[in-house]
Amino acid sequence: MKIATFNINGIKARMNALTDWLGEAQPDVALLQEIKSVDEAFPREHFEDLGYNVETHGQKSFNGVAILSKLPLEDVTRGLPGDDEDEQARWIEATVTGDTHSVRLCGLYLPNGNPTPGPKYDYKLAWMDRMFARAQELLASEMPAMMAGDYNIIPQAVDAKRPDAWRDDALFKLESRTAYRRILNLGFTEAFRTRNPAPEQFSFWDYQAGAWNRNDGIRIDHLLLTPQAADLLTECKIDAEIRGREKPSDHVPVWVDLAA
DNA sequence: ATGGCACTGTTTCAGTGA
Repeated sequence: MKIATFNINGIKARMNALTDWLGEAQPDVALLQEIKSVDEAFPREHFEDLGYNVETHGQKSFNGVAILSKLPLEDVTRGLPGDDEDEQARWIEATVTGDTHSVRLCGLYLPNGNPTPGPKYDYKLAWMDRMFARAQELLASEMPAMMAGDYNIIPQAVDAKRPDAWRDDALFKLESRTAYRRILNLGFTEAFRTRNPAPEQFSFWDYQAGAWNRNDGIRIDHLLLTPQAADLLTECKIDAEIRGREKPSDHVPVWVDLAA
């Protein structure tokens, strides 16, 4: 079962790039972030025609997450629990069932948090506290589960071309990385690093300053697996090449294959 | 990070992102 995460930076602007990639990569499930669309405006029929079931959790202009799945999507929930006042669309869950296992999938768009300090950074850290609580529940369920998406977290210096440039940024500040590590340390497996120890492997390159051409990137899109899901992990890769195409997102897909 | 870009909105620049 091939499951990908992809921050598309706007569904309207990414129709061609996303459609091309789906055709080539043939993921069973694609967790999308930054659809920047309300649910009613999401071009669901286009993806249904490609054989995908579509579930969205959108909002106007910003944020927004979605799941495309060739397998049926069951028990869909929207929103990260823990704050009824939170209007930002950043979390969606569903269960998919393969030949041998059911897997709970959480698609997430973790807040950027800049500038620091300030209310946006406070929101990021508070959001991560709520995510910690949901992560505990997933582990307690003892089922194969995954939290995947744009974490807006550079876990370690090796995950940036120029870590010094990010020292005081909300993506790399010690407080951010500590909050991420606290979730990981509950017992999750970060799929990419488990299988790819080499440096200079990134999932985001800024549109500015020729970042892609200089491989001046950061690795901020992650897939965290519960132990039961980690036992099924057979592969994890970054589809970096599509960053060099026409009208790309600034992120690229990261995917896992699970023997599920 | 000196700075360079891109997306949405009902636009003609501002807010946001990373």
